[in-house]
Amino acid sequence: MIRTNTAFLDFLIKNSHLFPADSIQEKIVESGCLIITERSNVQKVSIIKSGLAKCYLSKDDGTDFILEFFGPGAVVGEIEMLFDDLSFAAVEAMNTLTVLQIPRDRFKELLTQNATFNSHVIRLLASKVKYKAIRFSFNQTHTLEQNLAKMLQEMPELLDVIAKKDLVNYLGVTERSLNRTLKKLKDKGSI
Amino acid sequence: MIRTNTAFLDFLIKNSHLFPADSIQEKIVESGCLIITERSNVQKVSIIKSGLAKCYLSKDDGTDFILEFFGPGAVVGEIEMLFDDLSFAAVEAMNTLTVLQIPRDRFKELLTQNATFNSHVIRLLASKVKYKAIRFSFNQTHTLEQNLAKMLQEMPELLDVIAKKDLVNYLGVTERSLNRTLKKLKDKGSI
DNA sequence: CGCGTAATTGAAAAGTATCAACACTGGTGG
DNA sequence: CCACCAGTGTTGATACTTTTCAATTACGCG
Repeated sequence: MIRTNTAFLDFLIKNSHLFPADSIQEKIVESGCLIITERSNVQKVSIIKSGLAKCYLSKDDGTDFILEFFGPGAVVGEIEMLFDDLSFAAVEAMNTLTVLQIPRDRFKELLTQNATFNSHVIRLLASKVKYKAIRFSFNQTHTLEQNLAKMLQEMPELLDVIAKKDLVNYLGVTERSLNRTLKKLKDKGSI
Repeated sequence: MIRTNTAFLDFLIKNSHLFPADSIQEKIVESGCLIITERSNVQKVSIIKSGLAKCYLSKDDGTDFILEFFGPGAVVGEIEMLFDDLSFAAVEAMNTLTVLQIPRDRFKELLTQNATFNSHVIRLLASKVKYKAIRFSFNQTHTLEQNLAKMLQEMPELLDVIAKKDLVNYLGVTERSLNRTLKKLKDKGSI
């Protein structure tokens, strides 16, 4: 459930010659800070080198719906950049992050000039489509209990890594429901 | 809610020189036939020229979850092809379809050799990501009544175009709930 | 120890699923 | 022409799940 992409990260690190003179920058982002804000211009594509971030859409009522959790190698801002459009989601550091940032123009340049880079970006987009399709399908067609059980099975340390509030926004339920279901799973002994 | 992409369709039609000797084929697909079946090898990328199709994931219990409705210009099979992986969803004609089909090898060739083609594919993937994110976020965080009201507002002829069974699988609810909510909307006069 | 804040729980209301009963439709055969 | 039937679509009743919101408990800290 935490999206990573070490292949792309490795590629960037091993091909530093593609980024002369500050065309890639390493940056520290403190927990709680936004890498991308909603409905803003995105000037840089960011790749998470270490740490954990959440990507979310704000709802009218002030609460958020978390689309994905991003770990090492995850790329953010590329969609907005490809459309020359305002961002449609926000990305926020959940702990201290190190990110690599590529300015919009250099990113576009590389996309047309470097075949490997291009192919990485295409596969990364395709993987986002596929992952989203599978995840949302499962989410919508299973009960909270089934969803939680699956997540805990794949990632037993889930509750230590991700705050309940975030989990709730990721699953699209209320905190009350999460608590009740967690208790039920405990009673059943599956947790 | 019906995904289209006339820009890409136009591009293909206007650039027929890119497809010599049967490297693109027009095909008629009868209603109910599958363009892509689940967990199969995808050998061709298909672009819908006319008609309507649904893309879905089958659940364990035999029911489906519809990810998208595809109209003219929609591209299917490109994700599987990019990964050299089995298909993760099925695509089925909802009425008689005409599709353009590009064999896997030619598609990959064009991706590396034709910059415009490449850029179309990238933007098409990016748009799938963005669309899915926004749709699922809304779906999960609103009631059926809100979802239906929004869909009917955007597309008043909805119920004539899409069968209730499909609508139900798209929204991830039961037919009973759809009926009740439709009636409620009628009583309210919003439909 | 007491206070403020955050996290958890209980109870009632709202939303949705399940399943069976009922209605509608278009044949088919008497 | 009508009674019957099968298939399909709709509704009612009930159970279950989730939300809402207030009450309670737990926790950190002066």
